[in-house]
Order: sequence, then C-alpha cells, then structure tokens
Amino acid sequence: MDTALRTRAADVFGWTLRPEQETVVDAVLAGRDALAVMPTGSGKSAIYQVAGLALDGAVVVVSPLVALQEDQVVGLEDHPDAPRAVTINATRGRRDLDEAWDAVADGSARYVFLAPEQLAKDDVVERLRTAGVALVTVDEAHCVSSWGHDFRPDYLVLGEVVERLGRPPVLAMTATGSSPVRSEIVERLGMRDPLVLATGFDRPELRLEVVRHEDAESKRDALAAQVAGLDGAGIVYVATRAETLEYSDVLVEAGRRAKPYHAGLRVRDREAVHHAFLDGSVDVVVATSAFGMGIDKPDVRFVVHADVPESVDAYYQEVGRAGRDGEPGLATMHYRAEDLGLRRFFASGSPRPASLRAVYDAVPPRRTVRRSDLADASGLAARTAGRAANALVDAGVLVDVRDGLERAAGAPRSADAAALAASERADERERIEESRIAMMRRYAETDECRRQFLLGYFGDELPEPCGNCDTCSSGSAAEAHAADGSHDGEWPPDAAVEHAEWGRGTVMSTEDDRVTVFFESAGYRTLALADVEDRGLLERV
DNA sequence: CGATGACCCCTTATGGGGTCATCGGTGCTATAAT
Repeated sequence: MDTALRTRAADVFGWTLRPEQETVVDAVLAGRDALAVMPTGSGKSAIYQVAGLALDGAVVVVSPLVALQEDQVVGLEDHPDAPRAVTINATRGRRDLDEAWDAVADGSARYVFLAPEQLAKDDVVERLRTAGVALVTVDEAHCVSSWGHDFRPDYLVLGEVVERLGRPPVLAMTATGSSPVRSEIVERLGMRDPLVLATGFDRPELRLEVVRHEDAESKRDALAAQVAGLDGAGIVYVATRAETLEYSDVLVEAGRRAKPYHAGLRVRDREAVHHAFLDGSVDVVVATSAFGMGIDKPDVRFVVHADVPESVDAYYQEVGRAGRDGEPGLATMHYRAEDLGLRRFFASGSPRPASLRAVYDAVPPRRTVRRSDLADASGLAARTAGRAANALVDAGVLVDVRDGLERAAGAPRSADAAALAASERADERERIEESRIAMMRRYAETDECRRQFLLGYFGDELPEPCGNCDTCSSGSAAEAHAADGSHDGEWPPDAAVEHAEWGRGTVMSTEDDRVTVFFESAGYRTLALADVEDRGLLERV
C-alpha cells in the first residue's frame, strides 16, 4: 500500500492495517484474485473497505445473511467520510431499492451488499455491470462449499456472475478453511492464480475437551451439570430444534438464564435472544447451527456441544466463538458415537434416479426453464425437483444460465444417461461428506493432542502437544506423541499423491503410523503407513 | 442412522416388551392477507 492510501485509511476509518491485510489489499488493487483465510475479528472487512477507497467503481460484497449486510452498512456509516454503502435485498421497500440503485448507478454508493440470490437475477447483474464493478468480495466464502450444492444453489452461479460483470478481481474471505474447502472456493468462484493468505489458526486460549457418553440420558445430565456450574456467557450447540427447547428448560431449572435459538423461531424472537445475549441479560444460548455468523460477542467463555457437528470445519468455526477477547475459553464436546447417525442422515439423500430423469426431461433441448417452473414441469415436489436439478448441474448435465436452466453442451441425449451421471456425482459428494463426518469422529475419539489434530486438519503444524486439552491433561497425548515416529519426510502435507482406487489426492497430515489423504473423489481417507509402504498404495505425482 | 411415540399383544400386574412409522439443519425471495 502506498503512503497516500495509508493516510486515507487512517483519515477515513482510523485504521492502520496489519501487513497481511495490506498484502491482500495490494493484490486486489493490482487486479489479482485473493483468498483471505483469517479469524473472525481480525479485520477481514477492513480489507475490502480500504481497497474500496482506492478503486474506481463499485465494490460488490456477497454476504450470506441480510442481517450481516445491514451490520456492515451500519459499521461503514459510523465513519462519516467513508464512501456510501447500500444493501440490495427483498426486505427493502420498492422506493428504498430504487433510491439505492440510483446511488449505485451514479457512483455515489461505493459498497453494494447483497446475497447470492440477488446475483442470480439477470437485471441485478446488468445494473451492476452498467454501473461498473471494480471488485467482487465474497464474505463467509466457505458458504460456497457448505451451502452451494443443495441448500443455496445460487452460491454456485457466482463464478459465472463475475465473468458477466466484466471479470473484476475476486476477493474471497472466510474464517475457516481446510485445504479441500479452500480448493472448492477457488474452483467454484473461478478464481485465477489467487493470492492465498492464511493466518494462523491456533487459539491457544481455548481449552479443548471431549467427554464421551454411553447413553443419551447420562449425556444430558452431564451437560446440564457442567453448564450449570460454568461462569460467564456461553453457547450450547445442539443438533435439533427440539433439543434447543429441552436443554434450555433444563438449564433454566438449574438456575442459568438460558434461551433457545433456532431458525424456526420468529425473526423478532431470534433478534431478541441475540440482543439479550450481547447485552448480558441472557447467559446461555442453546442453539442449532443457525446461531453463528454475525454473533460478535468477545466475552463468550464457553462453547459446549451437546451433539457432534457435521465436520471439523464446522466444529472449529463454532468453538472459535469462545474467547475472542483473548481470555480463556472452554470448548467441551459431549460425544456419543450414535449421534453421528443424524449427521449421516443429513449428508445422505442423493436424488433418486426417477427424479433426476423427470427433471432432465423437464428441460428440453434448446430451451430455458425457470427453476421456479421446474416442480410443475417435472411433477415433483419443489424441494425434490430443486435437489435433482442441483445434482444435474453439479454433474455438468444442466447449466444455470440467465433466468433458468438449460441442457449443457454435450449433455447426454438420454434421460437414463443423464441420471446416471448425476447419480455418480451425487454419490461422490456423499462419500466426501461421509469422510468429513469420519474425520469429526476421529477428532472425538483421538488419544492425541486435540489441538495438534485440529491444526493438522487445517494444514498448520503444532510441533508439541498443547498442554491445554483433555488428552494433554490425562497424559494420553504425551504417550501418543512419544510413539510418533514422524514420517513427514516421505509424505509431507500438501504432497500430491495417487491411489489405485481413489485416484488423485493431497496429503493432509501424517501421524504415528498413518497418513491422512484427501482424495478428490472419495474425501478423507486414512491409510496405515505400513500398508502404504509394503503394498505401494500411494505414489507421489 | 437413531430417538421417539403410537399401538398392539400378552397376560393378569395395571405394566412390559415388540413392531412400525415418523422425523430430524442451515436462508434467501416474493407475495398475499391483514
């Protein structure tokens, strides 16, 4: 960054950026794509905000939640000299929206916040293109990977949208990102030779614990007893909406000021819980994964899991909400292997061949069919049709174009062949999801230092056991560490390898007697080093 | 995949045990009825 921009950043926002933030600003100002993997609270927003001071054109910020968009606008409005920011979303009135678009068109609004669903609309893209876009920022970019293929498919059109906007540089930002997630972000957004900047993942102030339980009842009792005795504010993560109510009742009985939180509550109630948590009138929020992004409370003292999450990525994101102020935080997971069943259920559900055929037939050659017309055209329930369509798109059989779906160039002629291709792709995705759940299980069941495990998962190495997790306290981490004959030399992290059955992969980590590889088509697999060596299972490529 | 509740049967207590069906997460948008 040059002196002029530094001065301007200081004048407008009162900030001095850290070197890694500056590096990213420089990259995007030079027209290069960038992926910034930085912890929440480390000033990711400052990157696009400062870059916006020096850019000539709109800074489009793709943000997953309307509430986050509004928080960002309010944050910018706190700085009277900052360029103007607007949000474009369905909660705004027609008039309000027109005014916002006028400001975008005449250049008086620099920052434009919207959800991917807006960018799936042709007129929105056209208006932005006409106004001139200098940078596309994708905030919480892991959503591309975690939500793209089924829940919010419009995350998958972002790459194409960037092209239509005249291919400005793309800045993707997230707080979590294992190597496969990062690769998927880069690929899905169509990023070209991006600068990848990942700052440290370690959060030494967080104590990591796993408590294993044999049955559901003892798990509930143990969790309630634990949380009743903890000081300060905290979050209890559960897997279902019903559990948020059950646990919050139990905790209230135990004398804690607890409230349930899940996506089925009225917006007003959700906001009330959120605010009460921030201002300290509620100590414990018992929540599904709906409670997370946008929760900016520095003094959360504990994050307790009543159920195992779907992936290590999700887990680290959730526990990372404790101890943001740098003071000690506690992350305890109450674990039963049976609880993985629900996660497997959520990860399963590849569309049935009949649904795939029906949706394929509903999109005839050389025609565009709106996604909203798909249910009627195929005779399926909207959700079933949507999932089938996503699987067909994922397999490259259909493509999302302006305002609808079309057959891809070179798509199979027969519905059977199309369904087969989509089924194979969906099954592959399911295998990958299952392998991520298996990694979560390994975390829960490991004897090794939990922090070493987590950091290894994210590609950071911690040479010695951390001393601040339950396996370190019990001594099992030390034993495991002593037995570790580190084979990093042969299979270093990030090495590209090939396996006869699973194909191409990347080494994630090596431990004592095994190596973990992420395979593009099979997900995480852990191989015994003895087999790898004796039978030549892996080859460096 | 697994927890839960409804239901049934068996049997003679007012339950106990088996079987079966059901349900389970995350948010955008757009529009109608107040």
